[in-house]
Amino acid sequence: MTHVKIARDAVSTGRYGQAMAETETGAVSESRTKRKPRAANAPPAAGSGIRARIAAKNSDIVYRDLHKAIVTMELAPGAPVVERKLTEQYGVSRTPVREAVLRLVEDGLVEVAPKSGTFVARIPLSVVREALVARRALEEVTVRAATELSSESRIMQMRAIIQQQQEMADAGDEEAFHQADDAFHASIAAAARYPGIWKMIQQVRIQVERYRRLTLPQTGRMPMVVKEHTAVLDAMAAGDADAAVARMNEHLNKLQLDISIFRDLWPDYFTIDPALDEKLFASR
Amino acid sequence: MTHVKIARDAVSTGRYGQAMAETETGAVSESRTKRKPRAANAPPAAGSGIRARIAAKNSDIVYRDLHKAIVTMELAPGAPVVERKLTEQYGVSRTPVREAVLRLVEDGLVEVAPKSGTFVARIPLSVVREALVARRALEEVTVRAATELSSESRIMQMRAIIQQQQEMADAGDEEAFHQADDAFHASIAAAARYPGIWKMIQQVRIQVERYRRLTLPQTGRMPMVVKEHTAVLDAMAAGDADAAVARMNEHLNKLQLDISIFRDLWPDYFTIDPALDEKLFASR
DNA sequence: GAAAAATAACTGGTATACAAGATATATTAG
DNA sequence: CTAATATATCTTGTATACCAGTTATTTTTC
Repeated sequence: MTHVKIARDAVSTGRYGQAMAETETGAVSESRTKRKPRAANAPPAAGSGIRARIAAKNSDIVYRDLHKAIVTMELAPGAPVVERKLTEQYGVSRTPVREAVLRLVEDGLVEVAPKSGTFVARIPLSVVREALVARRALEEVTVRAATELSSESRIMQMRAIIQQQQEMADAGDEEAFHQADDAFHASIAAAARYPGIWKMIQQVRIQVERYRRLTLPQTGRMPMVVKEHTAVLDAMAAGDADAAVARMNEHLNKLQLDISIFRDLWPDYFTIDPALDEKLFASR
Repeated sequence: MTHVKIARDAVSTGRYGQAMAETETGAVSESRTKRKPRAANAPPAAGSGIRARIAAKNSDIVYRDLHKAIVTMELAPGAPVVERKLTEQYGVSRTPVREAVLRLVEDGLVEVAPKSGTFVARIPLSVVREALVARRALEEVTVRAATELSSESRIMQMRAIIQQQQEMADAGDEEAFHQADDAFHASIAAAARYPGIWKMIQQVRIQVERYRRLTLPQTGRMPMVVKEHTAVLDAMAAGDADAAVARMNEHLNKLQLDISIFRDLWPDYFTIDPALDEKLFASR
């Protein structure tokens, strides 16, 4: 977690204009011009699907930063997340900090105990198990659609990604390797034209990511990953959707859930599977 | 949307105790007892996976209410969602209202135009299309696992649900019918012991739900649904996972995306597919 | 009259103050 | 010394006020 204060104008925390007090305290409203209130806002036009991402809100910055810190295990599971401290670190007020924390709650990355404290969520092994299943299911339909839709240029682009990944593996750059891995799967999703499903895959990956960070460094299987990716791509290039799906499944199945990690390594980072409560399946 | 003000104690909006002003204004801090600050909070114990849902926060109430209103099309796509108005309707301040709105943004149900306005999100047909694919993929793995794990009692329970659904169909109670439909799929997820995947399925359903609400009333296919559910359950009871998956797919494929709705019926409720931007597949 | 500039009144984003519950520490009782 | 009680001080939840844009309307200009 970087201690970078969010840059703002110098007088951001200064006193606001107190000179203009006593304006519109109700009694003076008589002398106001009687302009009609503007009509109801016209909603954005039907075609304007493009959301202007001009200004990154402060809460976005805090969110992204915290998100990264948690996923990279820089903030360990169980670590306290105190709003006031973040307020100081980022130089913003509690409001944007709180928004960021609430989004992380939605992501399942932090848990709040009302009036008590907020903590980085531990990793429920059951969630990891389900996430692996869900990801396999989603990547399956994605790679199938991608095989049918991918152009020659797309295939070439993916070959380049794999090549880069090979180079990163040779260089032993774990972080860059993982980034290229991400790019490969993203490229498949792009070929399939499934931006929404890709978003879901990413969301699911996050649940596994922290588990992976703890387990993968032990087993240097980077070269294997490159081979598996190549197998997937070859099947795609050959237009064999079934084979591509099979190769992808083989690839994803390498990430197996090893329960022993719970009792052997970092028991404090995980939670055992909670009792399967029927209430979990209730509707909203 | 119900205009129910959130019940609180009578003096909720009254002035808070002003009598105790001038306490700890900094100068008096000298006379305070010099107790050491308490140590860092101990995070909840590893086994305490049970989150106490004792107090439903005000923001939760607003969120649930708005969520329902949007999904049921009571609040039409494009309708303005003004924080200040909600403040009055629910009798709470902007803070919890804002939290609720932000959660809805996360769900993709509302969109905010900074400093301009917040609106119920239109339904991108591309999202509906993807949601159908994703749901099929997730329900597939779920029904497969459920077939292998379901007990006799579970099967009986599901038969009861189908029976109830039949009765609701006969009575023509659309709402109750849909609720039973939900219960059927939830029961499958419970049998599969996939609470997380079930959550994902629900999330994906929401994206289709508004579309469904507009199209289903025209086609009275309630009896068909009951038949399809029965076919799925029969396969499950026979322990034939492949057949169960096939029946489920046939069932879900009935919900087809009809583009004509866009140009014919409520063009203002939908948005055409946005240009597939490669940026959509970027990592965080 | 039509086009351009000014402006009032809306919007969401942020900062801050207070309320209310939870918890570790200090105090007291035995 | 141990156990029960008290309390200071932490925490998040909520209310409110101000900041900073956006937009419909009015006013001005030609």
